[in-house]
Amino acid sequence: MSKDTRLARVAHVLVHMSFNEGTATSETIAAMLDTNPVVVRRIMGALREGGYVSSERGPKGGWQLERPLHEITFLNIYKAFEPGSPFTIATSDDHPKCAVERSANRALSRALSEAAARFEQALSKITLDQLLPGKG
Amino acid sequence: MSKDTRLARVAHVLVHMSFNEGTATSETIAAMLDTNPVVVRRIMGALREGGYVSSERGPKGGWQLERPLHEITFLNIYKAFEPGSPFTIATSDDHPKCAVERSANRALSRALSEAAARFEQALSKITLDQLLPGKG
DNA sequence: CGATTTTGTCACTGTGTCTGTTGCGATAAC
DNA sequence: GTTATCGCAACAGACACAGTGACAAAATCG
Repeated sequence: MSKDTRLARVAHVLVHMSFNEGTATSETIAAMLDTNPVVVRRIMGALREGGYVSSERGPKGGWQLERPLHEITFLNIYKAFEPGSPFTIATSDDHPKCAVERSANRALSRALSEAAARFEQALSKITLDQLLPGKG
Repeated sequence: MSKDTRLARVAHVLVHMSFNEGTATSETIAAMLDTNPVVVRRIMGALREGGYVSSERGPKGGWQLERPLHEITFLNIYKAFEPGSPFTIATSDDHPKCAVERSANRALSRALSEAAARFEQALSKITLDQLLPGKG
């Protein structure tokens, strides 16, 4: 299944942006990630909605960090992407009236919810400043 | 992302099979799941490897439960499918030598592992007999 | 104003996995 | 030998992120 690597990539980028103090263009960031400026704009655009970065158009434009690293968690980034379930596993709704299927779905949903809660809890404890060299 | 509904579907099927005591053909099971016999064979084939069901060819053939419901957990079924990571989220390995990327990957991997462990722990507590009507 | 830089956005293709389907071979009962 | 059934290969479909090209919008600078 194709994997979503946006969280790891954007975390990487934001830390590097904090080094350079100033604006970074999509082109520059794309070079850092071995990818395309459009991909960068898509990813960074989601973060802008959350107020973590801002963008300016035109010459001298680009992307800028709006918050210090210690105020941004992996959970913040994760939520900014408005993800659906982070799981490849899902319930099946072929027979909504079948008591057995409903039980099975209920049990599976509970397991998925518990795991998702654990995931978000773990993400909430990771701040970007923890990724600075010499801290991890 | 396309979702994997095999766990929920096969749990559903196994419980129904326990009602009927005897063999069920792929055709019959497919009708129960609103799907195709080939899909059923693919899913059930994985379970056969784990010894949870057996199959017979020819007339009077079909699928049969090999273990009582209380001896089969969701975790057993899940593992039978030899899944990779159950997450749509993954680390990014564009710059293996970058200390920041490595930190980010390490942090993310830890969060994913914790969540996966929680998921499997939850699945291990669900036995198929808990899905019987009047028990869930 | 006009040229240049840069983001914003659309449209399309590529990729990987589960699902759905068809076709055919293998096996067992009768 | 006919029939029922699994086994398996091959292919198309759906879906979500990644990658790419094209062009519009906006801001700077001369």
